[in-house]
Amino acid sequence: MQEKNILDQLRKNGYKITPQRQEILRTLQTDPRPQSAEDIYRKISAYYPNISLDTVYRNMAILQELGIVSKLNFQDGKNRFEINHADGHHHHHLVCIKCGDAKVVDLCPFKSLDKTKLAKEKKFEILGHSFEIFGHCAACRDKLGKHEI
Amino acid sequence: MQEKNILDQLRKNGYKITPQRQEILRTLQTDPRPQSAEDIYRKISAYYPNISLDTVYRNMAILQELGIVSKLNFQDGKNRFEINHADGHHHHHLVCIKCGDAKVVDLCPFKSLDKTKLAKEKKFEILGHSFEIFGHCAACRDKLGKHEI
DNA sequence: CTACTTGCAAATAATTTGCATGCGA
DNA sequence: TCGCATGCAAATTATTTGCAAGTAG
Repeated sequence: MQEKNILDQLRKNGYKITPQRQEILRTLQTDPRPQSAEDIYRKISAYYPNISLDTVYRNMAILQELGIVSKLNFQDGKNRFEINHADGHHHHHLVCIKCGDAKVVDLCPFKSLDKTKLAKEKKFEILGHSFEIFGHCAACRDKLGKHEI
Repeated sequence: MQEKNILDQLRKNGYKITPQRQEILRTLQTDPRPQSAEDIYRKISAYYPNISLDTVYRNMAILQELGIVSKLNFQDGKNRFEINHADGHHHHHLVCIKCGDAKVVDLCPFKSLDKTKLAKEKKFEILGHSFEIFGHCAACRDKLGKHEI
């Protein structure tokens, strides 16, 4: 998903290219890690004051609708967003349930599934999927061993 | 995960067998579909007045901690719970993003992954995973075709 | 008895929405 | 100009927590 394509896609769908929207996209492109609405809002606020958290939320909804970003759920009460690749290639994450850190796993177990067969069998139009692996990262595992229960 | 084992497991961990707790377990066992805390609360309230939503939440946390239930996220803002099988066998879901209905898919793409290798490579202790397939169920697909945008 | 539990009410936290104004195309 | 966008503030929703009273073991 390149800069240019995204803007065109927005225009094509009747959305305008506002500075806020551009900053949000830039933030998503600059940092490939999954970011919460709050994260995005805070980063942009640091240098660009004319943005509100509401705007971030509203834009994430639009971007997700257009398939420009993916919404991820790390089970900690807040959603995170990540920009999609233009070629459809995507990865998943190893999410630490202690510190929230997410490591990329460059594979997708969904790929090996026979989607067509499944869709037909279950009479279901498959549009997307979520897959996260939960556990402890090395740092938190060490900490747990030393201090906790 | 059978009735008896669950109660023993609770006792073993210092938890008491309260009527509320038993009703929650009964509700989870009676209806195998993923249910929200509110769903569980409402069902029990219908015939057993001495239960509060707080109690349901508190118990779901405990049951999840003990591995008796799984917490599922259907991207609609509320978590759902499902009782686990004793043999560790589990399934995933085709979740309709229109009506929220969840169809069981009796397979797990996570099984084919080399967890040991992945854990070693990423220095990560794998504890669990989430996997949901999103899309439209037959009913909603029809409705969409007829009435929507 | 006594520690775990519960119900109630109040507090959080994330996300959403109404509305008047602002601005991109 | 005109309709999409934004900021602000208020509202909503799911979930959590403090506390005093209740109860299982």
